[in-house]
Amino acid sequence: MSPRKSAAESRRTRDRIIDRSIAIASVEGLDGLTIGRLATDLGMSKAGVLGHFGTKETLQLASLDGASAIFSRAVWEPAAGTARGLARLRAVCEYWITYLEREHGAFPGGCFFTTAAVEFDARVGPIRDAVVRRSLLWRRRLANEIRYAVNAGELPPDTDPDQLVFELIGLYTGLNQAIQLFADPQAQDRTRRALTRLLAPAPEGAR
Amino acid sequence: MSPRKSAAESRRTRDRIIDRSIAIASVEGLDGLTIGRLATDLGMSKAGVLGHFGTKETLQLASLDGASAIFSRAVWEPAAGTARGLARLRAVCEYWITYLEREHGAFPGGCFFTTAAVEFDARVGPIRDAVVRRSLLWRRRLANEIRYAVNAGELPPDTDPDQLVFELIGLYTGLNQAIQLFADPQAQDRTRRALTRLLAPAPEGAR
DNA sequence: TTAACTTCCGACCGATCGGTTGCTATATTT
DNA sequence: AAATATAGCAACCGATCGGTCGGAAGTTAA
Repeated sequence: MSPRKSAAESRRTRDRIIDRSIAIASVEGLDGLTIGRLATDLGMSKAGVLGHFGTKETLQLASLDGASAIFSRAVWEPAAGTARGLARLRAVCEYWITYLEREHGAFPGGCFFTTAAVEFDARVGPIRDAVVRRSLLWRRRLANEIRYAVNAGELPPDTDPDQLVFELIGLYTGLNQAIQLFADPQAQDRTRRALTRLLAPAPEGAR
Repeated sequence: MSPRKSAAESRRTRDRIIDRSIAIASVEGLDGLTIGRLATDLGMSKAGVLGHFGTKETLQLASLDGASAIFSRAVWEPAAGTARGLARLRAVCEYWITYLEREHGAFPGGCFFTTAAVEFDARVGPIRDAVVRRSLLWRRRLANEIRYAVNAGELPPDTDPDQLVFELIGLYTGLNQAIQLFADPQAQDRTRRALTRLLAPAPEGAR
């Protein structure tokens, strides 16, 4: 009807597109996301949507970026104020649970990255690469925090950071499944129970 | 070209379709599976493929059934000969690792059910229902075996079977990701390390 | 006040989607 | 041998896919 086009307006439109794109993709997958559906949802034309990105793939990558920011804001940043080491690790894990919750969670269709990772884990291309990069970044952040906690004597000195990261990732993937597939109300508690074992403090007298 | 049509021949064709369908869906997802691609791969016409099932959804459900049989044959049946309880549980877990392996695993694109579960965990409909049913069945089987092991005194008496199932599912989802997304050669060992803790026998003197 | 640029739309493109129809060739039943 | 049933094909259906194009409306820079 009436094209609006100040620079600020344009950026707001772009953000609206990405927000909606993330919401759709968290349910239908990044591939199930279609330009037509997006345009209808936003009351725009397909050309208007695509004009901001040029290509569906670019839009998908931008959505990944956007989802990344949401994850960071929901899980990492709130814990940044907590003291480094085990305390921050525990805070991160608690925010991570909230982030995955069905009602108050960040995404309507469950963790965006779990969906994207499974969707693209057997394909090749830039999207898979981007997913891998993001995942590795997160794993590295976790491992760093764990290493710090070990060095501070808060976790047992024989802790293998990568092993712990491996088990944490699995735990939270399982939590996501329990919430999304079974709507299991106990899932959060089960996760916390597993965490108390995984993040058990080192016995007194270490270091 | 030349229609073949004995009853046995027809069933073999149906099986061929399902086999290929499973292979495709394990990579592209059950939704990414298309009749046209399937027909091309099999050297058939779309109508010839669809004639066996009537509907894409029916084909998807049949593929789920087929994948279920493969899983059972790869993970459950080989362990059926082992003594019930902890021994069988450990056997199942070992076969489960093999089943997920990149080279010798059952599916080219990683665990069919992990893919399907994540793909449909935020949707409604018969496919989601079928996935949920299969998953619950597997969880129940595992829980039963755990319960048996607890009653036999092989696992600590305070073991919560559902909690252990929860952690096992997470562990193997993580293993699938580590294999598919990162091709991590240590993933199997990490899984076994986690298992030795999760399936640690009860201390002597229990029961 | 222009001139250049940008946002967005409507219309359109070839390709592909799931699915239908009419038919032929073969198997099976009678 | 005749009648019936079925597997599979070619051709086609409307819908939708990602994407292109030219122009209209509006902003920004000169």
